[in-house]
Amino acid sequence: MIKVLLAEDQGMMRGALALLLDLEEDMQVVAQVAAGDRIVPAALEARPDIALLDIELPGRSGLDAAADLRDALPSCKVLIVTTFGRPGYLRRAMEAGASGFLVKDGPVEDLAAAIRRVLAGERVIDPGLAAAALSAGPNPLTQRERDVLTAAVDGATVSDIAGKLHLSQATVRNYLSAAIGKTGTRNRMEAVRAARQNGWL
Amino acid sequence: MIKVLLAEDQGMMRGALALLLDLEEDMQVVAQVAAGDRIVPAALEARPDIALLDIELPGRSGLDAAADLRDALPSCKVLIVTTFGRPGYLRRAMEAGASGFLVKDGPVEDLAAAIRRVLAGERVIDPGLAAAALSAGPNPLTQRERDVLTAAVDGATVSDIAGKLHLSQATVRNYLSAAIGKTGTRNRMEAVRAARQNGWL
DNA sequence: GATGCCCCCTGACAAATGTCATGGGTGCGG
DNA sequence: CCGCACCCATGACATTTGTCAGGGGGCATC
Repeated sequence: MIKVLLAEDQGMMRGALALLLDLEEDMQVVAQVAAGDRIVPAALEARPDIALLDIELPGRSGLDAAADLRDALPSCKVLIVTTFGRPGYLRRAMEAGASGFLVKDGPVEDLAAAIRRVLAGERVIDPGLAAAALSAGPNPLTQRERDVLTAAVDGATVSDIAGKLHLSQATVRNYLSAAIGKTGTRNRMEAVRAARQNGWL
Repeated sequence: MIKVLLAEDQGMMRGALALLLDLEEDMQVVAQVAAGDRIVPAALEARPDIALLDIELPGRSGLDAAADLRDALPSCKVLIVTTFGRPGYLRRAMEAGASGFLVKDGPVEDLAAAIRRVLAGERVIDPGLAAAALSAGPNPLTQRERDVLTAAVDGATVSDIAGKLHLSQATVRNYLSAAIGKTGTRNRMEAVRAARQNGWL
């Protein structure tokens, strides 16, 4: 019997997937969590064979949680299940030790199949996405550039960002300018979009 | 037997919900579509009793499709099922003649229950959301202000927007300024966020 | 120990953005 | 007919943003 942990913040999605997996003869959902920081505790409690993790979760990113889980419960495989097939996400997932990366676009049947393949020792990755991740190259942004961009996502002004990060305004503008340059965009807003698109934030 | 049409772009979600609803004794998913402009044709073909519509769909918004469906197949009830419980969405859904508005956050059990309540003639609406929709008031933005804001979402410059909408640059800036004023924000980016948050776009 | 990369800052300049006052044209309801 | 709201436009202004050319300090690597 395959014991599954399910981490997904959308209640309806979580419930539907749990129900669906429980229908499989050889699978059983032994834990369900809605927040990223509940993953490791729940896993230590329930000892699943595989963890299905969404990326964008409240509390802690599924990618960070995957790395935590790798340390806390190495026997547990990780399969990332996400809405967004962003190159940077895939890359980070692999670095965090995930065994598979599935986008929620595909048919549901893929899910159980992917679980079985992962448990059989395979790596499950969308081939098109893998190509995109390779062609996109690694994240070109430095830590500080990411900080500044993430602080700029919801329309904060330069002085807002400077205040939040305890930086000079001129410095903030320099980082923004660098990020704009590296993303090949024309302004802050496009840079934020491009960085998010690639999973660089 | 309740015949259900399911419109949802995310394959995994769509499949899982379909499977789940088919498990109900008295329900049957008679049509599944992934794009908004497929809703009416599929409904005319399959003659469902109720249509479950996501809002943010490729092709045509679920809200617009709800209005179309109202004309094309008045016997079919509409239940909006969406990720985003935005006040403006709820308001528009009601204006489009929807009988219910469900957010995907809640437990799956709510879904079948909501379907039955809608078919029994009830209106199904999250009470907290209804309150938010009322307190937020109606959309204060004019058509043109919406156009300009939507054209500005992904970082387009003033001249980009002016070109796309065939307007003078000064005019675009006036509309943007008006939108910023009405949303009580400080710049274009915040205005876009606020307008989206409220479902005004 | 030189090189390179990142961090943080300054100052100055050009361009884009946001605001305001002002105008004319349309269509709608009182 | 008048008021009102919306549409589109202009010009002028202050502010913000993006760019460029610097300089200093830390840390790792060759």
